[in-house]
Amino acid sequence: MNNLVDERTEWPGSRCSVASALDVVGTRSTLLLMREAFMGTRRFDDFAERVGIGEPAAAARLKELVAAGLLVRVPYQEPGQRTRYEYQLTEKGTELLPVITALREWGDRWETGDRGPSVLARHRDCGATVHTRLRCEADHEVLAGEIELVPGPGAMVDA
Amino acid sequence: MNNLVDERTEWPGSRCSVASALDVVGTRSTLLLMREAFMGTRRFDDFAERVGIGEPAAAARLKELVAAGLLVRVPYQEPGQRTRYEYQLTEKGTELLPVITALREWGDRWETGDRGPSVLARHRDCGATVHTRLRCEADHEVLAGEIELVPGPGAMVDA
DNA sequence: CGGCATCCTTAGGGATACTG
DNA sequence: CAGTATCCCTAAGGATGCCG
Repeated sequence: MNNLVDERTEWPGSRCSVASALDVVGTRSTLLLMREAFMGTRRFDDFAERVGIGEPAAAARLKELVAAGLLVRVPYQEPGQRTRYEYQLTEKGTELLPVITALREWGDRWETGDRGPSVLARHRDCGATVHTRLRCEADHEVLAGEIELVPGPGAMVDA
Repeated sequence: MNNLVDERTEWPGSRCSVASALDVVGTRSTLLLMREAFMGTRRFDDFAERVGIGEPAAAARLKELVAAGLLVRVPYQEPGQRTRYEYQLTEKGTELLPVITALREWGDRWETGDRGPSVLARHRDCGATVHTRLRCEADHEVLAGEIELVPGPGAMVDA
């Protein structure tokens, strides 16, 4: 009888980690802000401008991302300047990279094939481009078509 | 000058395949409908119920997904019944699985840790659970923290 | 520079009722 | 079963202006 569950994930069959993730990063601008964070953006105005949203929207989304623990608002002070704040990725935020990468690869393949890829992910150690791969625990490389999704232990598809 | 680009991706720095992908699957319900499709759901009422949205919303999102080519509406006829339609994944839709998988894994790790995973992805051939992995072209396994995102050839971050 | 306050528009989505 | 029609509410987001 878990009645502490977020109301938005309470529907039968929707108590799902995909839904939970989307409660946090389920909007376009939220994911674009995270993309920007991965690209090294740290300052408020840069976020707003590079994502292409207004300051009020940027402020609201950034606040949500901080509240959810994907970003931290870190004070810093340049000599002779007053204290300012920048937004830094947390571990929780950093681990969202596979989602961004998967979206980027899908967009490259199916939506923006004519123009080249707009963002590249590089392995810092060796400089090579990074891709998302599906791999099973038996260590097979897996194609999307070879997978079936099934309810897991936390599914609660009882309605 | 390419003036055929979707208006929503026209902003400086946002002509990005992540943004293009999010133009198609940028809402919560859209991605949940795709999750359902991967779980084998085919019929309209099942989509609406299992995603937890009303029929009007389901109809609107499904129509968009069909228009975008992620699903196809396929007629079928059971003997003695009138013609009905079901929604099937296309290749374009199927290739969205890494996005869903990455979201699921992130949600499992950071949002629903106490309950078990609600959906499992299984490799059909061997039954083993499937995970998203980042891998570079030099064939290294890559952690999220070892990556830097950089603008690519189609970036247009000129503003 | 880094926001917040205000006002407005639009898109997503719930509820209900109705049709083929 | 598979939707459509209607009405209404809320959240996302643009525009403008203010403020520390």
